[in-house]
Amino acid sequence: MDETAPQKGTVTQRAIEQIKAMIAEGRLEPGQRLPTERDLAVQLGISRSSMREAIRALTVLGVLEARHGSGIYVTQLEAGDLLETFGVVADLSRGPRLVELLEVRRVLESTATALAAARITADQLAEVEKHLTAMNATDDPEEILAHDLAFHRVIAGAAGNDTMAAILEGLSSRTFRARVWRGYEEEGAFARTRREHAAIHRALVARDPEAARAAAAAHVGEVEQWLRTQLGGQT
Amino acid sequence: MDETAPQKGTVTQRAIEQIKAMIAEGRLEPGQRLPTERDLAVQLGISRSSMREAIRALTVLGVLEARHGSGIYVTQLEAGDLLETFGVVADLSRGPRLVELLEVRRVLESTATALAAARITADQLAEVEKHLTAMNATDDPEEILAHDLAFHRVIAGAAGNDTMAAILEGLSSRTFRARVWRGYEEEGAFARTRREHAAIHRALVARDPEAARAAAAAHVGEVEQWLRTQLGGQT
DNA sequence: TCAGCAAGGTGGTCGGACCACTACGGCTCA
DNA sequence: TGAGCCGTAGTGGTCCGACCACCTTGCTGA
Repeated sequence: MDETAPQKGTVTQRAIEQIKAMIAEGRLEPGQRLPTERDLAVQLGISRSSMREAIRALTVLGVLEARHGSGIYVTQLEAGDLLETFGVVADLSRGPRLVELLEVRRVLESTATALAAARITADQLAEVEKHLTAMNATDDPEEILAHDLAFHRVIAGAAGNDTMAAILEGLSSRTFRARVWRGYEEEGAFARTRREHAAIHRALVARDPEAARAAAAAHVGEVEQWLRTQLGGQT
Repeated sequence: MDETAPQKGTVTQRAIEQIKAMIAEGRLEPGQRLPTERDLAVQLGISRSSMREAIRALTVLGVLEARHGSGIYVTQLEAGDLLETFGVVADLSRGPRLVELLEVRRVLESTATALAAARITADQLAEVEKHLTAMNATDDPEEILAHDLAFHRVIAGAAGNDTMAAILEGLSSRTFRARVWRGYEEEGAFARTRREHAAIHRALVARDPEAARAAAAAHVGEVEQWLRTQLGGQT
């Protein structure tokens, strides 16, 4: 009947688009289980191998989730699911693009911090303080980094924009931060970092969005500028 | 020798990580050609099927590129390559997350427009004008949308941050814009949109970053607010 | 000299087989 | 009667081998 498929692109690519379309059109709900690989392959008229490649593709994109022995399910399609791949960008970027990524982070982080200043709850604020004190109480770089990440994660979460938080999560992925900070902190930037974190915290307590925005921008900007000089050596 | 692999996770997942690591460590340069699927499978000690799934995964992530009959190549690993998946997020998002995405776009677009005001060249400015006039010269929604997209694309490109431009590209993907704007423009928002675009253009000509920032933020904010009311019906 | 052709190599697809794991039901035993 | 064990059917995960579609290369022949 409708077998006039013009056969554009590869079979697998077509299967990817079809499943994606099914989800976009609402024919597949978040959390819903899909037919088996074998059935899906028959339905779309392709081999199981090709269907598996399509499923793999949608799996790495965070759209599908395959559970061994159970079945294939649509994820909740939340920001975290779909933006997990963002970390790959950060991990594979080098040189000038690291600066660009930090610039993006500066813009988003400052906005998120400003939003958080207006919206953060007492509980969230307490958690921010917990990580702040824990960060200042140790000299282990690993531990500092972990609390540093958590510090910003809580703030991003308090901003109330899950999508923004998920992007920031990717821009702060462990390997990314570790690569950049390795050199930065070696220059004795610990003290400066602590001051900056304290300033961010003060602005949150004061519920002052503009101060929070400025503090966060300065915080990321410091690293950004340092990295800029590391790369170019220009003025 | 080192065959003590603890066999964590699936075979395919391991292969993905290994190839990714090879690129991150610089053992594979951008543009370089990889061994054949068959050879790679042998090297990593897995079947060709599993290797193909791994390659497919890295292909959708924009890390690898398979050319039929020629071979598998590492992409240039530029922002555009790696952030292409960002469009998927926009296409599969609904309801509240659409607002979140527009909020992110508002923040980035306003920043990019401000940067562009300071850096845009005469040629780029001419192109902006071209799309602006073309946009105002037609009533075909399709054509308007196309020039609208191009308008912002040129500006984002002039900002000098390819990463930011690539993210904005994803946040403005054709299907995304089409979905949101379908309703928005039906309410006779064409005139308003034209005024806003004109304001952005004026700020660029005046090379006034703050005005450009404000104009861009207002432009996206309009759509954002409209969408907010469409969803919640709240005040 | 160069256009055209032929062969080899490469990714793309297919089908089938088997393995590893999960979920579910019936069975056993207290 | 109830809980726990266990087997089995079904699912995704892996492997193999074959063939197809396409590109590249180099040779052929005018």
